[in-house]
Amino acid sequence: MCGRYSFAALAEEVENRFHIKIDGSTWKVRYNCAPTQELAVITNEEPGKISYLRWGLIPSWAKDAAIGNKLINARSESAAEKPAFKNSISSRRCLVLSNGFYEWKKVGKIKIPMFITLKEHPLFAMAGIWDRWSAPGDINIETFSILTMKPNEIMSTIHNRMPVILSPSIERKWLETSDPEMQKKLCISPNSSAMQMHQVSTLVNSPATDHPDLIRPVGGEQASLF
DNA sequence: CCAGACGTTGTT
DNA sequence: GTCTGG
DNA sequence: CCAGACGTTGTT
DNA sequence: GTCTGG
Repeated sequence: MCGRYSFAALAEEVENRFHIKIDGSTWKVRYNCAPTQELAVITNEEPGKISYLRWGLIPSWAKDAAIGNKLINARSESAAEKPAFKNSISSRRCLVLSNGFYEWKKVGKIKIPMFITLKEHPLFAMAGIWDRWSAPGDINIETFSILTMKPNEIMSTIHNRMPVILSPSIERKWLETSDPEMQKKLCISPNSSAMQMHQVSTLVNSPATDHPDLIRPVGGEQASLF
């Protein structure tokens, strides 16, 4: 699964990497992107810029926004058939921008946060879908969900799902294709050999923290010295 | 027909 | 235990 | 994902 | 909105 990630980069790097224009005055580096927050994505509707959408998809027909708390992920294998996701995947897709994501590895009763990155790509995009919900009072809320898939070998050592990470060459296609078969073909896992992970501090557990230290490697043994 | 759900993950 | 909020 | 709350009435 | 269950 993917329930927390980082998007730490310079605005200029993001502009060059994703071929977009950024208003630098609003740029924020983020190390602890969490559900319900407004986070940076590129939508099919406005692919030339960053849009800030709330993480946790609220379907357009929802009566209660609370459903969004549960819909932070969508299974890539079945999203096209699910009432909550089918409209979104067919007409509203997005790129969820990241430099790495967190997964908690269970060891007995304790959970150890790990940070996963791509060796060759300091920045990448996860496959996302989004929707627009009219809140009472004529306010539109735009929300998104991150697609998941079966883990590759390295990810299976800590979890039984992983986010869909798009290779740079198919990012544009993900935004453009409404064909379900094509979409499934785009959801390919990067090779284990292209990924790396390391243990990080449990400071990341609290969504209120946001600091470069969150993605810094820590040693399991070292931590216990203090 | 109407009512009610609509989801994922992980754990058992 | 389960839901909400970040 | 994890952390933190989980309730009501009436009064300030 | 659309599907499932009764």
